[in-house]
Amino acid sequence: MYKDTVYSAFNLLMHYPAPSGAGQHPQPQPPLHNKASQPAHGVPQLSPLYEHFSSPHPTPAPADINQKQVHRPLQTSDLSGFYSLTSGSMGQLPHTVSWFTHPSLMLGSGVPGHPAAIPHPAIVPPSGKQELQPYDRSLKTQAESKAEKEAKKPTIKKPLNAFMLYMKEMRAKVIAECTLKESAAINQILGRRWHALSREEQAKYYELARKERQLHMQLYPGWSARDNYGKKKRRSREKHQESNTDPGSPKKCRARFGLNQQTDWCGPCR
DNA sequence: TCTCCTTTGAAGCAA
DNA sequence: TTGCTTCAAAGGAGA
Repeated sequence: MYKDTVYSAFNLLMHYPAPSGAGQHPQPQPPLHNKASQPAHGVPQLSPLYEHFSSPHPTPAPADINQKQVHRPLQTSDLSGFYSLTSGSMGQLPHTVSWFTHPSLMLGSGVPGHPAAIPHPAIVPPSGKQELQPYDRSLKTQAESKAEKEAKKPTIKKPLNAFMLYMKEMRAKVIAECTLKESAAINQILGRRWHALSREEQAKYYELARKERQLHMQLYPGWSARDNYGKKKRRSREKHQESNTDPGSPKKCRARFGLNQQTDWCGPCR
């Protein structure tokens, strides 16, 4: 049942029509600084990715899929070939990108009604780690148990946006180049590199992100971003107010000074 | 062990 | 409709 849903989602993505101007789905949102350079029709060019997806060769016939289902549990390797994007299909991307390297696109457990419980990295325990240890129910009240059960419910993560996909892709490269390990510093570099990308290059990631949202919607139809609201510990409001008076990042700074995204790094943040 | 940092984008929410 | 907030990833740093 779940696998059927997954396969349907995959098939949907494999055959999902390229954006066509009057699309029924939201188009990838190019960054503000790119809006001026949007083509008249407002839709990014069909990326090579689409050609890859629409290629008949990597697309398995549904019968094949079902056959695999019968004989053994689905494995990543069954499908990764179909979604592995070579540097050729991703233009300038330096190395192979597999959709299945991204958790939200991996098959997994935690889907109601799925008996086989194929691990799905998009679904994680609230702690972010696998919790296998049972707890002593006899010591808990019913209310506590219920609350605990609720708290232990696996969390379905948000689908990654274009920039997050880009970060996942490029992080290792930046780490190697800059011998940095601190994510905050790496992300700053990645943010600047993101702005330096051409519109076409960014469009690939917007397209990937759009597909990811589509797949996420197929896999978790009832899911909403509000489900995860408040699950992370929030920063204190004072912290936020403090950061508002001290723009420490281009985004905050741009927001504060009302700058266009194209302005990139403003004076105070440089 | 937990939270912050840091980025952009999507989505939620209050006014 | 607008503007603010939260959460996605990542891993080191500090409390």
